[in-house]
Amino acid sequence: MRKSGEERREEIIQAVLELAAEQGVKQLSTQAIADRVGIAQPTVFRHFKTRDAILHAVMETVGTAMLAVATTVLAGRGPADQRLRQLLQRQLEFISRRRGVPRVLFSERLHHEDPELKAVVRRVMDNYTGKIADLVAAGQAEGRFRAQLDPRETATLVVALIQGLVMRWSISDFALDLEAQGEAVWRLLAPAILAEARADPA
Amino acid sequence: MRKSGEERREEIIQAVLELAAEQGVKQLSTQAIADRVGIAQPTVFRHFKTRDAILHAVMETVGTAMLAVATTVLAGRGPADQRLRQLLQRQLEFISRRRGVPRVLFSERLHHEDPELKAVVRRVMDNYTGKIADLVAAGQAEGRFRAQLDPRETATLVVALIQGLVMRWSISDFALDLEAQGEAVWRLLAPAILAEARADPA
DNA sequence: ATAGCATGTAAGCAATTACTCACTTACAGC
DNA sequence: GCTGTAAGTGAGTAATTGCTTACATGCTAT
Repeated sequence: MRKSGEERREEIIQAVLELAAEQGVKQLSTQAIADRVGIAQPTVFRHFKTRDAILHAVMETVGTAMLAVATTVLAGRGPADQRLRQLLQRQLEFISRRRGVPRVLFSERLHHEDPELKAVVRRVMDNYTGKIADLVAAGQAEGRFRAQLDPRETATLVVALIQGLVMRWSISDFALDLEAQGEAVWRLLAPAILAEARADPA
Repeated sequence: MRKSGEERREEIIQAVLELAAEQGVKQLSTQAIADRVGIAQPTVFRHFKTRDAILHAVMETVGTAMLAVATTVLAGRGPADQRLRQLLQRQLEFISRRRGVPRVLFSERLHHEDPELKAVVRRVMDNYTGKIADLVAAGQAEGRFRAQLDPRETATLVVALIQGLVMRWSISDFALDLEAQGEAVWRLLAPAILAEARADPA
């Protein structure tokens, strides 16, 4: 069964995410990837020059997909608080359907071997944080968010909060209901962010 | 140079944390550990039956130390909001002085190989979350914290927030000023948690 | 002093790792 | 059909992994 290079590359990336979700990063050998795809191990190197190049491509793919989700939500025209809430929810749903993502993302094994790889992750994170900061600023301009908030600082903490939840979810072997955490997050964040209406911000 | 088993065990644990801080988890081979300690590689196995046992001991040591910090602060007699704020700060300071901790803690490589190891981490996290939940409940009893808060839920999110920050700190190669984040966290949390006084909760 | 035991080591094990090489086979364009 | 290119492979490499074995040595209690 012969396939185009483009197709195989995509298959390999998907295989990595599947393997990461199922067995963690430890079993991410080129042999395991090849077995999953259904090709011989050397064939993997036809499509990626090195093992790190595979992980690089995986990170790029995931990062692009995550940013796409954010961009879609942020492009909406509703009030900032609604969009922020929606963004949180959508992001949690997105990740909860892709268990391989945190496994790859939080794996120090991957980060540390290749500084370039880590740079990819940082770039995505910074980009993402920037989008939320813009949203916070927009909310302030609308008069819906507290004026005292520093948009950048607030965005950083919101992203950290989500990351922490995803980590806990991963460490709990996905036992935590990640999607359900969106409600809880909003319960905590609403009085911290919204300009008024401390009581029942549902 | 001959040392007691107890001494060597402690040296090995410290070596693991140092190596993790410097080079990430990838280089945590028994050979690297032995080199750092200054003994032959097989000697490592005199003191720990398996490699996983080493990591197990490291986790236990770190977890115990972290919980000790929390216990000390929580045993204080000040108002709950002061104690919470102090706990956040002390915890961030504690971790920022031990760079190996997040490297080991967030390393999926370590978690996934040994379910027992992961259980240790979970136990520490749950224990820690419980302590914060108690503190939140105490704050409510004092009338300083918002009565609507669910202590357990709030504690989970606070812990997640810290974890997320520590992750970002680790991914940024410790470029982030972790200790300084305490202020920012409190700026966000204060209006979310405190019962009144939205303006300037410094 | 010496017996017993814990600490130490050199040498080597099997397994796994990423990766290479020489070679074959499928397919698209002529 | 023929040909060039890209996909695919079996066999093998050097390096590293955690761990074992057989043996040496220092410390302590008698």
